[in-house]
Amino acid sequence: MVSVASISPVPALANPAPRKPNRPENLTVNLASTEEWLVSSLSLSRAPFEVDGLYAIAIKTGFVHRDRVLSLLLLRYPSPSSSLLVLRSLFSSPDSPFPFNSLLSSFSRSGSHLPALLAYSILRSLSVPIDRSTLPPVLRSATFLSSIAVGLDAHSLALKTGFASRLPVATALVRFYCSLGLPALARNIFDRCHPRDFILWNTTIAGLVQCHELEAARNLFDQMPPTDRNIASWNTMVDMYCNKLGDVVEARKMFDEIPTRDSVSWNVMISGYARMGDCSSARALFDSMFERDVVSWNAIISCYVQNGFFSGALELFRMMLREDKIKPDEVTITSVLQACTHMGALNLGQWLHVYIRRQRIPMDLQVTTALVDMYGRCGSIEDAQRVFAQAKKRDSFLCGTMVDILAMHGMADEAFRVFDFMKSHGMKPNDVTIVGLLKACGHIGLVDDGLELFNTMEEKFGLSPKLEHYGCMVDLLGKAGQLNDALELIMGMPMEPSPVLWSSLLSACKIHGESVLAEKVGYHLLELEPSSSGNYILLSNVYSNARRFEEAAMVRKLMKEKDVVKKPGCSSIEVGNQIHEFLAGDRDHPRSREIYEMLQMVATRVEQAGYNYKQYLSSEEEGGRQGRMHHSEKLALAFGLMSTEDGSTIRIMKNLRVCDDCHLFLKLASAVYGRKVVVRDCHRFHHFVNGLCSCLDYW
DNA sequence: CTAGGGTTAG
Repeated sequence: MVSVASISPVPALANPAPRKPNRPENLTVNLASTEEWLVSSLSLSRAPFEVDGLYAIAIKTGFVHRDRVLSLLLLRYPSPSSSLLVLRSLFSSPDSPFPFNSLLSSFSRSGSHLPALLAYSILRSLSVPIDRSTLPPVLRSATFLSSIAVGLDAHSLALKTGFASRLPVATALVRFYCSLGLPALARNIFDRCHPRDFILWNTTIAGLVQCHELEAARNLFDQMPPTDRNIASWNTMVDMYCNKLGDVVEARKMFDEIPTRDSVSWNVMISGYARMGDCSSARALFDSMFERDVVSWNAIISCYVQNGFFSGALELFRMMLREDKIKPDEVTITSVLQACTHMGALNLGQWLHVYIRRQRIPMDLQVTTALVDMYGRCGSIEDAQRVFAQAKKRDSFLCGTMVDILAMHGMADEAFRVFDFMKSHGMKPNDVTIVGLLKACGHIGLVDDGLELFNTMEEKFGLSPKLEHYGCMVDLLGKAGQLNDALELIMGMPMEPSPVLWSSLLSACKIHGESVLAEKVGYHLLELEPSSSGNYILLSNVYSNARRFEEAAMVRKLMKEKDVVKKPGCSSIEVGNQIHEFLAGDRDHPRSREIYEMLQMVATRVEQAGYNYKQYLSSEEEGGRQGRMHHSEKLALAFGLMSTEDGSTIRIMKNLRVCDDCHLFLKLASAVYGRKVVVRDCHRFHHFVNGLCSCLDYW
């Protein structure tokens, strides 16, 4: 069956925001590098006179207001009183009394948490009298930075001064202790505080939920005087049932009980359904909303994405643009980009990239990561690298994504370069980073590097190997022909080996013609996963490779007996704004006749170039030449050749691994037609150029 | 005080 998933027409970019006047590029660069220079100089210098000089520069350039610069200045100054001078300099009128409190609260409010805490510590060590409005912002920043020391100091000061019973202070303390996972202490503060306002009630309830004290939270909600109970209290409860208990039925009951619902209530409930995978209930609720805000749209779009309904998500996005009431924001874009990633919709992804720039949607880390991932997984590694190189900020998440997609493209050197970048910038590699690197090793056969990394990840990075890492290693060793090492690794694992590991070993056996080991592994696997078609196919292919045709037929028979249906190969290609899908041998595409004619022509030309369908006896099709000739990627290729511009790159996405036959076919076709063909299979990318593949036939 | 978003083995 062919479905032509419509993901467009993409609306024209109607109202591009006016372009900012072009700022001279080098000015930006210079200023940015001045800030970097200040930061690194401040980190290095110790002598007071040097700090004085840097301080003067920071004031002149205005960078004294930047968090990192300010924090370092406060840290570098040797005495509290000299740091006080730095703080004073932030205010334009030196004659007026120094407004500590507004300073602190403006730090805290603007997210400059570290400077806020440093300023507070300086004031404390100077014994400057502190009034009650100082404490909430400080506690806020202490909460944000999980700074136990400052929080405790603020608490003890609050007790000494009697401010602890003031509502804003008590509320801030409750929040602080809950964020540390100490609900008992928070509860203690709550119990002693009289009278209470609804903010204290709500904060405490939400804090208890956060600490998984769900019953206590519910009890408190029930005890809350009905006059204090506001919409936030209700929403917290609905959210608790949705997200902490996964009980949408109870959540819905409460939702229906809410006297007057606001948009948050609706959005909480929608995302509750989303989390449970109940897209239709989420959609029903969404459709019945009176007024949707951007969060409602984001909730429903991400619901579709997270539950695998990618074209539905794009459909909703189009609807959102068409209604033109709510402007998509960076959250919307992140979700929509993910949908593109999964569908391989590069054109739409590119359109979104332009949209981001024209609409000045903030390119935060999440958007950047989603964009890099989209380009990488849609086959345009160059664009992914460009976005990564131009990113203003990079965290280990973004770097991990970059490592992973470079690995998928078989670019191990570049992946390790990103890894070096991470280490040199103080980022801790996590599980995913290591998985990416091991994948990179596996894709080009770097056995020693992979082993080295795997064996030292624990001592070097404190990461104990997980199932995924073992999976990478089995694949790495197996593909390299070290089948016994791979087997030993599986046998010695501290955890239960998943079926995937065995099937990975089995496919390594297939590559290396190890039919004896394959037999053992294969039947073990069939016991573990009797309904997974891939294992039968794999084992049967190993047999026919070894010319043990009877046994191969037996495996096929076994598969039939168990009613296991072969998972059909499926390839898709984006042409214009549509994704065209092809299953092996199917004729449902509207232009099917032309496609098959085209394929016939391609085959003739490719055969002249040396393709011979008999070359791979192992190929799983009983259908012989015809079966293989109609593999989905060949259909997609034929369609791509006839419906895209001469010389342009053809990008194909496939759900299964490319078979040997198609691999050869695509190599030759790339040469014959002078086209770059990029194929994403379920493991990695193949870039076919001029008769060669980027995987070097190692896959 | 309450709601929406980023990477993971074959």
